[in-house]
Amino acid sequence: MPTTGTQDGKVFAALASPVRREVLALLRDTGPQSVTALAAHFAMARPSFSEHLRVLREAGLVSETRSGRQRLYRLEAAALYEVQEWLNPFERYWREKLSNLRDLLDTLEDDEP
Amino acid sequence: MPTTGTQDGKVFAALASPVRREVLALLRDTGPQSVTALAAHFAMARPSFSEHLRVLREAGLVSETRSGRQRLYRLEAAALYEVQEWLNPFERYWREKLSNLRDLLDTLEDDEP
DNA sequence: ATGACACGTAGGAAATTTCCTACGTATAGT
DNA sequence: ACTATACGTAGGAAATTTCCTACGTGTCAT
Repeated sequence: MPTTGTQDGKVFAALASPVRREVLALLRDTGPQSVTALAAHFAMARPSFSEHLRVLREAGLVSETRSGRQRLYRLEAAALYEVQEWLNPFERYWREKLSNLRDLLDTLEDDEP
Repeated sequence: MPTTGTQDGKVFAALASPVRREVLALLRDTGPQSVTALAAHFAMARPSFSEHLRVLREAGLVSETRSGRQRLYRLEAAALYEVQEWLNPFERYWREKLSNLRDLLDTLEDDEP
């Protein structure tokens, strides 16, 4: 059952860039934004920034709606579900690891002053 | 509080490649494996595959232990916790989206034959 | 010691990504 | 109509990634 977006791993590729991850966080925290408003957070020529938006768009992570002469970008969080789904089967393994660590810390607390 | 691994976004960059995501899934499902055993799943020269392992290693996603003339690679799932942490603040947004979709489907079920 | 096996490293070609400076298009305001 | 604003596209340089073919190192088996 396809979640909605592009079935391949474009989402993972899109998340590889710190800039693009930050854009998603901005859209999450402040709602839909124009390109100029978003670009203001990054030291980068605007066309370069537009390219990042294109990658996010093609991954289904954002959508654009035109409003007058500006385009509002909106977070499409559903596309992130692909990542969560991929991550899920790993959860029990890092949980083991973390609880092992906690046990170790508890042991140290008890044995050493 | 650093989780353990490399603080920057190397984990995200490592996950950008389908090959590397598959390696992690293999290690998760079948336990620690030698390089040759892992490489058998991919149509790629072995040195190329070694490079992928290096990226995973430097991201803290796998560890290697030498055993005789082979090296066993092991999943270090704790490094994936960085991804889960990044993902968490987005969860409520895709949940909204998915439940909106469910509401819509329910509505259609009720109204249309 | 000698040969086979399991790997990594070196060096490089080809593709991709990331960034830039023009330049083009569409809308808004005068 | 004319200008300014908001963006994208074109084309290209530089860096990075991805893959290759040698080749080197350490380990095991004889």
